[in-house]
Amino acid sequence: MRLTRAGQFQLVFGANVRTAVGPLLVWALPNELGHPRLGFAISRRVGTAVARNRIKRRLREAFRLMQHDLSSGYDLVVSVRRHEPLTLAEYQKALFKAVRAVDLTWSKRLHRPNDSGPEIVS
RNA sequence: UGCGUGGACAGACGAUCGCCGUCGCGGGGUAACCGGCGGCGGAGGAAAGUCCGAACACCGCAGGACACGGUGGUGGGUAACGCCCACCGGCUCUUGGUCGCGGAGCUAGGGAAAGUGCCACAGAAAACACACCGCCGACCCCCGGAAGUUCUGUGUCGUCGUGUUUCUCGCGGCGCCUCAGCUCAUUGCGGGGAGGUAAGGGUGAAAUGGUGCGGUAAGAGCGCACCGCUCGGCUGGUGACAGCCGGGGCACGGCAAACCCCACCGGGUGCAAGCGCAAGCAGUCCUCCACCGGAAGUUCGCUUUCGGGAACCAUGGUCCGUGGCAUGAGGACGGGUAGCGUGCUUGAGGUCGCCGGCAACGGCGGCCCUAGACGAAUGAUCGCCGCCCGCCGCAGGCGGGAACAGAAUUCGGCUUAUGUCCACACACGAC
RNA sequence: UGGCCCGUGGUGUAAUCGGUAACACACCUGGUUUUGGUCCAGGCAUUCCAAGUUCGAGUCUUGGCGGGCCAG
Repeated sequence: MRLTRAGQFQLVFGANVRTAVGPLLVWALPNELGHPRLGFAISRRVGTAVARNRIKRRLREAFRLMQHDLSSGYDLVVSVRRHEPLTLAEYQKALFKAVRAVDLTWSKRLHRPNDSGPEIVS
């Protein structure tokens, strides 16, 4: 599932929960769909169109292979620093570590009643 | 092998899991819609750079002049082009050398007697052709002045005559020579001037046509031959231009990718153009019917309407021209939305055959349909085969590698990046 | 998608109309000083790259590369 609307991106960025793993920079926001959604924010500074497409495809493949293993529904936005494209397995490891990190952050946040946090979108 | 030209491909096949589009099937729901199965299609030769040209769309039809920008041999191709083809001119190369009407390569290649500007350093001089050095100084003027000429004198010698018988010696005439003086000069010579020259002057990227012979005081197209230049004519060619004939001794340095002149071309903005639907919001301020004429009404203040029209506004440089002038137009500020459809892929389209053309390309006929995404799809894994590299216990095995690069309205080019393969050409004549 | 601008030593800037690439700081070498600093002398450029025009290019023309900015 893809994030397609500017508003959805703005909500994820607005939640301001992010983590950096290797060359990846991942924002996350829980949703109530029961499955995760993915979006990319990869600027032209990362490389040529070929390099950007290669990175996006490998990340998308990594997401596809492990989307059912990810704990609950999150809207993810993945940004990337300039780097040589890694292998699929490396991206899978990095993405998994990033999702576990943001999951930890969100569970902490939601269990504190004072910190209401941003409302969850459906 | 190298260089050049032209062309082809962009690993192949299968399985599984996905993504985008489209078609079909059936399911749930009143509907909007939701999820499912199957078939088919899914990056490029450069999709890139955005350097040109167009299509298409809109902008108060786009007409003229100027400005601005672009192009620049000729002919053709094309929808068009700054692109392509052929040809012309120029330059370079062509086995050791020279030449050639042959071959190969390069060529932004209109105009320098329309005007302006620049040409550093060096060099006498850098654009008007003179000045300078040098050469000459024939003809003309001035100065010096030898040989020479005339005359006179002197001396020696020779010869003739004569005095003395002869020698010697003396006297006179003539000839030649020496020296001196004078005269005549200037034709040799030297110096100077007036003047004649542009042959020469180490430089420079470039120096007032080149080479040779004659000629001259020295020289010079001063004369001649050949080459070059230029003017005119004829012939060939659609043309750029070429060839031939004749005239002119020759006036014309280079740079226009310096300003410029000439010819031709160019309205502007760009698919986020534009059209439609849905949703949503909030409006405020400023400027503009001077004036003239006709008609109607009139409470005689004026109002309405028709036509013209200054200023103003628009026509995104300026002027003219054109258009607009009140339920309207233009401008400034503010508010809202950024969802969907369409444009959007059948097109100056590919491909095969025949015909026309040197070619670029065109005509006719048959066949084919070949991505349409929008926070933006075209992917991953495995097996096997093919290619390249390395290693090994070499009919094989193991490991690794496979370029440049990703559609965004669509075409035609150009340029740049880049892996592999194929075809053709790289030659000839004379001395 | 369209448009504009800029590339000169390590850094920041110059270079008139095309004629020897200049200045400051930094850095390096040597000297002065017991040493360091100061000071003195010297050095440090393929003008982003490649072609072209020209006798001659940082400057002019064309193509490329890199960087920055703007509009919807």
